[in-house]
Amino acid sequence: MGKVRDSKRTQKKIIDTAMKFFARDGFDGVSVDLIAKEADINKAMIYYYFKNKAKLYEKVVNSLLDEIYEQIVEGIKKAEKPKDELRIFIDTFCDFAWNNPYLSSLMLAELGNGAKNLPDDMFVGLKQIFLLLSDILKRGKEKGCFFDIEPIIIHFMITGTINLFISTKTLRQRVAKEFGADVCNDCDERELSSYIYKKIVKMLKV
Amino acid sequence: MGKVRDSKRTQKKIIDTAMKFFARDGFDGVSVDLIAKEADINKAMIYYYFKNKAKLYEKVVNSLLDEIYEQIVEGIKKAEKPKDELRIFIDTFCDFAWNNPYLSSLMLAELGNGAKNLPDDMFVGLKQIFLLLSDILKRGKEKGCFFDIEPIIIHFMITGTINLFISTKTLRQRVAKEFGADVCNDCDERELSSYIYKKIVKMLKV
DNA sequence: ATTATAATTAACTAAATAGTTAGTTGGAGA
DNA sequence: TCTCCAACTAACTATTTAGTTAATTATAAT
Repeated sequence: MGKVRDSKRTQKKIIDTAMKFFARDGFDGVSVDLIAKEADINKAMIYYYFKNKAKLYEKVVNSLLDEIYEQIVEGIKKAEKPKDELRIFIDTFCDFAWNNPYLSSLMLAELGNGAKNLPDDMFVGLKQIFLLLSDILKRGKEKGCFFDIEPIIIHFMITGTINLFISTKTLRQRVAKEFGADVCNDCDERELSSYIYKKIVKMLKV
Repeated sequence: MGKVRDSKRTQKKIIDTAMKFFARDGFDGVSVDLIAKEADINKAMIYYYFKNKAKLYEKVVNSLLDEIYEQIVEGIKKAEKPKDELRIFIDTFCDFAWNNPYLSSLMLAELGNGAKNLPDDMFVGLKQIFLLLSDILKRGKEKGCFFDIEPIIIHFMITGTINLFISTKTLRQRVAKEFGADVCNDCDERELSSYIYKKIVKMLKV
């Protein structure tokens, strides 16, 4: 029976369930009752651990943003040239988003509405990832391997493309099925990130 | 006084108001009561003209997608080479999104959640725009001016970047203010579309 | 002027919602 | 074994929600 008390496990169950439903239905599209029911915990536990729905959402998004940020930082350490850093940035972002598909939905949702009700440290999370890429591009420019750079646009080109590709998976399957259009349904994450890297590098050449 | 009866005007008021709030708060984030109040009409009129909330949302998104599709098709007629068509596609999309900022939010929201509850003709609207670009790229490939093309990825690169740039306007202002980062806040729509066009063409060269 | 009907309204319902509260239980340490 | 507190529960509240209904107007055509 699940009568064992384990606050860490309870909190994890809440966060994992919330992540799943917030990604699919958005902040307003999910009820706290549903999260509690699906996580198989008492609703009051959500208020006990997270104070309110907004704070739970914040926690969910932050834990994703922190994790991906850490992974990219860790990966970049091994790189020598700016091009390698860029490659790792794209690969890591793609890999993480691929294996945590909720991230893409949540990022698009947040950016899409202009992050209207974004709490401060979520803002920081998004900004950190941007500054990471921004620095890579700047170093590349100084070393003469990247040219004519608008960091924020390049950032949207990379992360936006990956997020859209991942979050439209079922949509793309439907387009392929009903219209026979080629929408890269057999692409795996490696092919996606390779293609984007190749194209971005070409785009940044002299 | 506004006691004059005018069904067209009433419907327009409803659609315009709904567009504004759906874009800002998402489908689930807006109540029908609020739309009615802000549009200054009786709530029952919404059900009278649009049947239910979902159908109103559908109408709102469709009217935007149809309009931009028509504008692009119209523009492309004047083009001769695939490169001109691409230029017009990007310019028109950018121009329309710039002047109808609700489009970007709504597209990101729809694509972000995998268009889970997308009605059929909204699906058609999104698909049509993609096929338009897809055809341009295909023609360019046949004529030997575009190479190594994955249409759906290029599509996300163009439209995703534009949508994100536009819908993050206030967010970017905040980043600039608080961190002095360069996030293209003084870019106008012309500069944005020129930069994207220039970069995409370079990316598609041999 | 009468009629028919399209446009509009106020008041309503039933269900769902975020958040609260007062009380209960399991288990670690004394 | 007792105590105490963190972990947990059931039942509740007040509000908001999508959608309905029956009655009322304005207006265009006869």
